[in-house]
Amino acid sequence: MDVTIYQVAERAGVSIATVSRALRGTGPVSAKTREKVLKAVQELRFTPSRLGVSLAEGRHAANGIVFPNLSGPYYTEVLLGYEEVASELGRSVVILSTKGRPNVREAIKELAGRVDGLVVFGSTAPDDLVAELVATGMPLVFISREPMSGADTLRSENVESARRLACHLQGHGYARFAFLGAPHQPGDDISQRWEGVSAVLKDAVEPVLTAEYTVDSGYEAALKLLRGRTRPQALICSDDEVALGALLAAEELGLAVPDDLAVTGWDDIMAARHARPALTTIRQPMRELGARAARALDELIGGVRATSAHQTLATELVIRKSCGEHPQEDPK
Amino acid sequence: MDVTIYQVAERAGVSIATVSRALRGTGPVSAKTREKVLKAVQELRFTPSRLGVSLAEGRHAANGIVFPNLSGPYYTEVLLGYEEVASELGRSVVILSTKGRPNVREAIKELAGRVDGLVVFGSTAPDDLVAELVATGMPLVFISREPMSGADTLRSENVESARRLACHLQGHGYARFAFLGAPHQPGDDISQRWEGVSAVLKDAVEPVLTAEYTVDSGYEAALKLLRGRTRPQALICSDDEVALGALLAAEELGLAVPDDLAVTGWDDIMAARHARPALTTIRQPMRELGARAARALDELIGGVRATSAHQTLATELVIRKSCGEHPQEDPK
DNA sequence: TTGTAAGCGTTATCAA
DNA sequence: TTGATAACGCTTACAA
Repeated sequence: MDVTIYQVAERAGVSIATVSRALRGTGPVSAKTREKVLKAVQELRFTPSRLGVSLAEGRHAANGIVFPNLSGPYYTEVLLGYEEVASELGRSVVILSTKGRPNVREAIKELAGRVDGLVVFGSTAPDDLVAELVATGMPLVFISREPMSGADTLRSENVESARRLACHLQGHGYARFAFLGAPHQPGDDISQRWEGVSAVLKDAVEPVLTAEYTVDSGYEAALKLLRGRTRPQALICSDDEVALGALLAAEELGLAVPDDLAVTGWDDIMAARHARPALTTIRQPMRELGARAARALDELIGGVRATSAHQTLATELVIRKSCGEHPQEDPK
Repeated sequence: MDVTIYQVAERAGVSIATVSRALRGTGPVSAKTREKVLKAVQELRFTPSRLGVSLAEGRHAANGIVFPNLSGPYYTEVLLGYEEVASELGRSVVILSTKGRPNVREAIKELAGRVDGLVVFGSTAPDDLVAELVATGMPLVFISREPMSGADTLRSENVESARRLACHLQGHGYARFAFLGAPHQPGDDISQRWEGVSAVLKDAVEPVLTAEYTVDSGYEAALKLLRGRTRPQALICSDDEVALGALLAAEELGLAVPDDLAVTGWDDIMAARHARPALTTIRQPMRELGARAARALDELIGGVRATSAHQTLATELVIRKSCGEHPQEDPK
């Protein structure tokens, strides 16, 4: 159906080898011959079949990325950075969302079969699958997973950021805290955030679980918590979406933020800036995470590096209104 | 490097044809033979090469999607719906973002070479490229582009929604309007929104251009506009991000929304709900758009349909606080 | 400078 | 029920 290299060769009156050479610039071709080939290519609107090229070259020229889901700004921002750099490097991006999928293992393996390397968010692949992938020699970059051998890992700093945030809140004079959106899985970002927060706040902070890390879950859990007997003075939320849910709950209960209750988030998604009060949060470089993942993967695929690398990116405490008054900011 | 069907065949003591049959269940295989084959497959950890399979089957089992950029919730929500359905249908998703890319044509063609069909956001592909793609017979679904033959199109309703919104604002008693984020391209969503709004509001509404449809652009343009001599009473923004920018500008100028100025958005992204005042907006079914695109594409690829289909999805006017007081809602 | 032919890893037809 | 073998569309030694 599609035009093949044979048809081009025939039309140009040369062999397919010559067509290939003329098109890729590999090997010598006389100006005259090149002319003929190019002409035939134009007339026939020939585009080499990706499948044929890949099979012969032994590479896909494509990267995969596996994330739990695409809803919420965090993963999409990372994806944005990833796609941008991957395409600069001449590689297509194949995506896979595991959320709500019955056969994650199969899906990840299937994906692995169509790409030269994979970026995987820590929470999406079970340990044994990870081991299996590593064993195949597939280039792998994990985001927000504990460093391991045989694959790169990459994440934003959490523990120290959490400490800074906790100290800042202590500076406001709060004494009773809750950490909304407590960790479910050891080793992930949330766990590290809790680790840092609880190291500073000790028994003054209580972990509170949410069903998921979403606005709705945050709302539900906050509602329940804030109706309770001993309301905390500050709510440290495990991410911005949970915090937005908490803000909604506070409003519904008639609690003024930050006067009656301080609230903080994590990530600095777009809505954090536009919420009222604007959310104090810890900004993590989401796009940069994606961009670096793409570059790391490229190195792995290219075989530039022998050993695996483990990067941690710096974050920034973004102080806005939701954590309390900052007199120095309002000189009036 | 990887295990091939030949090695499996050898180990099982059968031919590659038999291995293929045993694995795919096509053609008869004795129980005994199947046993042997499966055993060899297990031991060797054989997975059929995607490239080999695709080449032989003549299909990629993958879909592409082309969007202008991945920042901002609109495209990612559509992508979410698309990926979900595509993967249900057994197709991988290859993404391509055209933003900031020098060679869009090449990139789209390259993408077309790795997939069985393409979803394209209207604004990303120039007309002649579209014609070229259609000519190749590639299954194509356009989102928010004028209906055409040779491809499906799909979009959310705009004109009538815009009318409803304009009427609602008139009901508030406003008389001077601005449409912030005026259209740049004929035929796109923004153009249709402007069409509906201006049909109702006539000379009472003035179109105001923004550089892009982003928070920053909206902020810049709104700042300039609101500082002007004759400030409008209501700002109808072409999408939520522009509206969020306008909200920021109003705040900076000390204008109370909605008392001094009404503001509305479009799309109903997450931040619209959390902004204060919460944004009155028109919700469009972004995920559904993606989901339908995936299904339409699947029909096209499967050859189920002869003619091309053109769908328009219904929207919903979401009235919140930013457009003015609604006494009936606050019975107190 | 050009052509022949051997892969690359499958599927599927046709005999046996 | 099984096995040869011809596609599928390209790249790239190796010869000429």
